[in-house]
Amino acid sequence: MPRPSRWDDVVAAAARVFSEKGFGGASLEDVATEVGMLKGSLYNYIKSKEDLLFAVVRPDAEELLTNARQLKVKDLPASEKLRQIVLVHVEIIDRHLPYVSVYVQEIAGRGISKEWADMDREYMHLVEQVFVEGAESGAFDRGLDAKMAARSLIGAMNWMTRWYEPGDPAQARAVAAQLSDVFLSGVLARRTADPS
Amino acid sequence: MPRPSRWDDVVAAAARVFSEKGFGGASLEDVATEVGMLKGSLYNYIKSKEDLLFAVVRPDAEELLTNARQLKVKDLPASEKLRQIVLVHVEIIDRHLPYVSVYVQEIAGRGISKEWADMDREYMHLVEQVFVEGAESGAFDRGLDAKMAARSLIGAMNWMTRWYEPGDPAQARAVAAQLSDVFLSGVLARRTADPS
Amino acid sequence: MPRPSRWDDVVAAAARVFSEKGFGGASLEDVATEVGMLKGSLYNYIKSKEDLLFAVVRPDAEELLTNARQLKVKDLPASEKLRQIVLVHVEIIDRHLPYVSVYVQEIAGRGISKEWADMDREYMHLVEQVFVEGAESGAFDRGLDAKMAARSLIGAMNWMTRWYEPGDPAQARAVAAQLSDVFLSGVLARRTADPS
Amino acid sequence: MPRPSRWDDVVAAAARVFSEKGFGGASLEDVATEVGMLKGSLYNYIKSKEDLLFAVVRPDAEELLTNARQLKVKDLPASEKLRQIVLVHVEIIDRHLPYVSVYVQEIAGRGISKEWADMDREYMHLVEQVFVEGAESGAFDRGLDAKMAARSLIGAMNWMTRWYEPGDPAQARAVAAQLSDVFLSGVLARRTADPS
DNA sequence: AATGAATGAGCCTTCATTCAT
DNA sequence: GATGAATGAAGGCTCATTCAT
Repeated sequence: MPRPSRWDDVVAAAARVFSEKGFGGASLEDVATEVGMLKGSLYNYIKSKEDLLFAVVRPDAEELLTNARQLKVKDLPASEKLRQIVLVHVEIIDRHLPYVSVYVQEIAGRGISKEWADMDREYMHLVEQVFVEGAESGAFDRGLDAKMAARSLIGAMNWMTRWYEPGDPAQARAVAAQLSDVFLSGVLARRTADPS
Repeated sequence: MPRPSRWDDVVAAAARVFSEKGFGGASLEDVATEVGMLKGSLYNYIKSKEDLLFAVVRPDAEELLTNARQLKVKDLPASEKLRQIVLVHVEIIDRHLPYVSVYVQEIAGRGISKEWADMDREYMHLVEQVFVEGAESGAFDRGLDAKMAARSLIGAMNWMTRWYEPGDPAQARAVAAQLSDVFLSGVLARRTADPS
Repeated sequence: MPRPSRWDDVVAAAARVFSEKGFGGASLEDVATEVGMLKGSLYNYIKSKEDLLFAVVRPDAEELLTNARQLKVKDLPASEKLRQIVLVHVEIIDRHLPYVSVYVQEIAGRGISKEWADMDREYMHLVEQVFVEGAESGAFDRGLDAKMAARSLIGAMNWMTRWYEPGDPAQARAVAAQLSDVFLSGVLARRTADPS
Repeated sequence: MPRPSRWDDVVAAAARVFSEKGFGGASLEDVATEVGMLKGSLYNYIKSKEDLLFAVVRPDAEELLTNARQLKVKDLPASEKLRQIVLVHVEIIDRHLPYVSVYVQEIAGRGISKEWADMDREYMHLVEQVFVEGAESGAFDRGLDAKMAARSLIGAMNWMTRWYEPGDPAQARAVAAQLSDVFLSGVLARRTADPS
């Protein structure tokens, strides 16, 4: 991974352009124009267009995965782990929307390459494990299909790349809280007032 | 034997090819090969590549919308409306995965054109209204953010295009039921065992 | 191998352009201009630039080889076989100079691919065998290094692509005769008439 | 330790790279990598890629020419002059194969520039003169086409760049001797023992 | 002398689209 | 309706060359 002066500019420009036009729909000329250089000059930084895609997408993907791995070994109730995962996922979307959009649109759930399929799978599995833990501990519903729940949660979060307007960390936290609430408690009214 | 026009073949082939390679990544030659004709011949059926995209995507989009519209005026509890919407959405995915994949990947939540943005918005709104109704009737949680809930549900369902293996209507119904359960009741264990 | 209407034009143009500018130095635009179409249109005939190179070069290479193979099994004195090989080789150069130039410049003696290396080797071997036969039959010098002789003869003939001006079959036959004479008898004056 | 300029390294690297990939097929980056510097740095030594080509090729071309010029004015029988020319030519190929390969492939017999065409022509002419002298002195066959003979000899020698494996001076001398023998005496068995 | 970066031009190839047959 | 051929416009990538540091 080269570290020349304008490397970050290049990747940031690529994230913006790819997320707006799609990887296939964007030309390297678009990216170069966004950075302020000619398309040929990009090749001082990358070896291929695909390289650039991965460079855009890798750091956040790794952060997400690292966070989920660390959470796994912590001693927390499943519901709390779930809230944490959602919080970090949503915060990354808030801070790095274009990067994550590209990941979601171009890589997640596609069979791009073994490496990325493995990352995908591992993240899915870590989320799934949270549901499994919850079910086994009795905190979550016994009949829960953990894999389905994980897929649904990830889908709901990734779908944010289609509607979320980033830039407000407070709102990100609010969204994360609501999402967690829905997945934990559902939308039905609590029978809180049930007898005592 | 009347040789019917091969319009349906063309659209089906396009759905398969677009869902596999993406709209941008697929060439009309790919589509033509899949139907068994030459790319020039496609222009006996379509006026442009984009035409073909819309042709692939429109019927299911309209079915989804029609269903949601009809449901809106029915006299059913919100939870039941929600179950119905999920069921139809999932069944369409089961029956027409390639078509829906193309819609989700290329059109949903993108600003392709006013027409499609309107359809998107209307469907979203109809789903949102179910949550609003539920909250107003007291069946759903008062503090619920209906828009967020609708977006999450749609995201979770559309994400199925990345993992669902179609062809089994029974499994489709099961998935729909589980999804509805999670969104209605959450994953937390019910305090069913409360006395009496 | 496609056979559309202008296939031969395309290959002939490529032969001219490649032989003039070299394969690497020639652009497909050059070739297209020579045929009178746009460079993109060439791809209705070929799959890649290299394809075109092989198409240019294959027919004559095969003719040369076929001729040498047929000669091998004929019952002729070695000196006559040698004259025949030279004659055919020189005639092909006379009739198809640009094609042969491309072969000599870009393919002969280079390790382009196994297929071509094999053709090269076989032709060399067939020529070498003529010298071996001659030496074994006593017609040629016993101490002759057949491989060196074959290489030298082929080199001398192929070098014609750098100087020969084609279009005169009679001159081609004359050149072939002289070449054969030199290789058979050398340039030294015969001591034939020496008695007296 | 004085660090001498790396001019020679640069030229040697260029010779290797050009002879392997061809002048057109080789990039200056290839050359730079072979020397161990970056392509921009090459411009501390050369003014253009073509410059480098000429630098690679000139010394040996001049040596060949100088040798042929000196030989011309010596008082030697034509057959001896021919042996000398062949010997020097082959020895240079043995010692400097990559350089000569580049010359043969890219320059000899092409109309690169007047300067090089003149060198070509002069060398050819000097070789031709040897055959003329031989014919006039009666040592060589009267009917000999001196130009054809010279072209054939040069072709045979230059063709060595396609097959010769350098590094063994003794073998170089052997090859030179055989080549001279073939051109002088041909391959036909001598009727030396024919008396009676 | 060397480097890293940028330039600008060109090249192979792809592709949506058109059209005569 | 279908085909083969052509078009024109990009697009990804390479590369000789320049230049400030």
